[in-house]
Amino acid sequence: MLTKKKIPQSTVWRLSQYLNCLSLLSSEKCREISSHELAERVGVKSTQIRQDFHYFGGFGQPGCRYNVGQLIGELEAILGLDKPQNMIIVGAGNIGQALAHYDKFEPLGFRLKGIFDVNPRLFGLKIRGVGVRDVKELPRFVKDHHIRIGIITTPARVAQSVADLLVRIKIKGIWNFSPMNVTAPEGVSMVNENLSVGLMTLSHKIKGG
Amino acid sequence: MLTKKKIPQSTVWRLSQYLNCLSLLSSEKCREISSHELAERVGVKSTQIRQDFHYFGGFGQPGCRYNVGQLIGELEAILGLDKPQNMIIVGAGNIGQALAHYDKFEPLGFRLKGIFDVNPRLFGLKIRGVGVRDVKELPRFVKDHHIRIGIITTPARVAQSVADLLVRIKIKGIWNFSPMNVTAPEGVSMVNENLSVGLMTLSHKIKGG
DNA sequence: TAGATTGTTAATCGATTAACAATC
DNA sequence: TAGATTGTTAATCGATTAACAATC
Repeated sequence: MLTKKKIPQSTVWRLSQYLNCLSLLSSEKCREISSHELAERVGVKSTQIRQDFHYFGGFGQPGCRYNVGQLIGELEAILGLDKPQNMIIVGAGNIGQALAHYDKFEPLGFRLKGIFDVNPRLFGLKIRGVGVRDVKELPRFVKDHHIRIGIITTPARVAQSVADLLVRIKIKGIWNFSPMNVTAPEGVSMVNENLSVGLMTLSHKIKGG
Repeated sequence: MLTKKKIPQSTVWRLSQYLNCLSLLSSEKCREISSHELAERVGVKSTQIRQDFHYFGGFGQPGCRYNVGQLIGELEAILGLDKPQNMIIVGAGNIGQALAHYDKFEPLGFRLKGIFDVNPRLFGLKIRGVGVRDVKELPRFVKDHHIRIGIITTPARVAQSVADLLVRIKIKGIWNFSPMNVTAPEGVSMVNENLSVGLMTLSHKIKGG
């Protein structure tokens, strides 16, 4: 485990693809897999997989295929899925509600604890057992419930100020869905997920290239 | 315009960021901008911007700053936003409905024409004036309404078969939100948007690195 | 003209792929 | 042992950054 070699962003992205694929294989009672087989399934080169694993010291032994269960464990640990993480959503509009409904985060260990908004008409609304609360309660709530991740689904014009608030109350990571790039200081992780970018990328591809 | 030099994916991604920023500037009556100012705002190096533009032959003249309006026009053309494109959504669940409600696609020229599902209880439901229809009507609808883009928001297990159907009926691009990587043959553009990947990436970042 | 700025080539940096020794 | 497979280094490829000539 010589994690100190600066992992490319693209490697982290692929690790989550590998994990997806391996989880499926595991549910089909597959116990072992070679880098070649996994590569085939995920659509990358086998040497890419071995190199990706190599950043973490490698997870197998020469001559033997990888153990699926062990691999899943290693990848989960790397991606921080080995222990549960509490999340909140700020902004109970369409995107916020859809993410609250989404049931693929929970099995990965991400637990939604609260949803916040400024619109009183939404207070009390429950989505999968999680209530919408007044954003004024947010700082207190984050402290009391050990919230590590904040998801921003507010309009663009307030996104940065929400992020600033989340930073102040010591949230660890921010996942921003507002159509405005948001920044956070060193020490707080940020992922900007501008939905329009995906569509524009698709549009450009269609044009031919 | 020597478009034939193989544009990096990352460049296309940044072009959409530039466009975002420029649209905002334009609405603030900003008429000209240098690569340095734009770089500052978007958070990249100015030389990166000039290189990105260089792939398309460059949009300015040495000594003069870029014209904001012209730049917007050029970027829109590159990203295929210069003429409207019709879209449908397949899968009227949470994500599908949220995307149907989302109002940032329309100003970019993307027009949602229909939503499809297999659940009869959803038929007739209207979102922003667009109705949910039986997926059986899909092939006919796509032909009649010149649909170019299909958004998949179905459960994972049917995602590939929906994609195959969309390919058969000659859709040009597919934007897949199901948590399963979907493939399409040469000639049909694909963007896979696995939501869990963003969260896992964030989780990994939080762990420290 | 002098200062600012772009376009464009070259240098650097980083990520992917190839090759192969080590191991089972 | 022979065949398969990983770990790991080196080679290749591609993208970013630096440098500077050309231009206004």
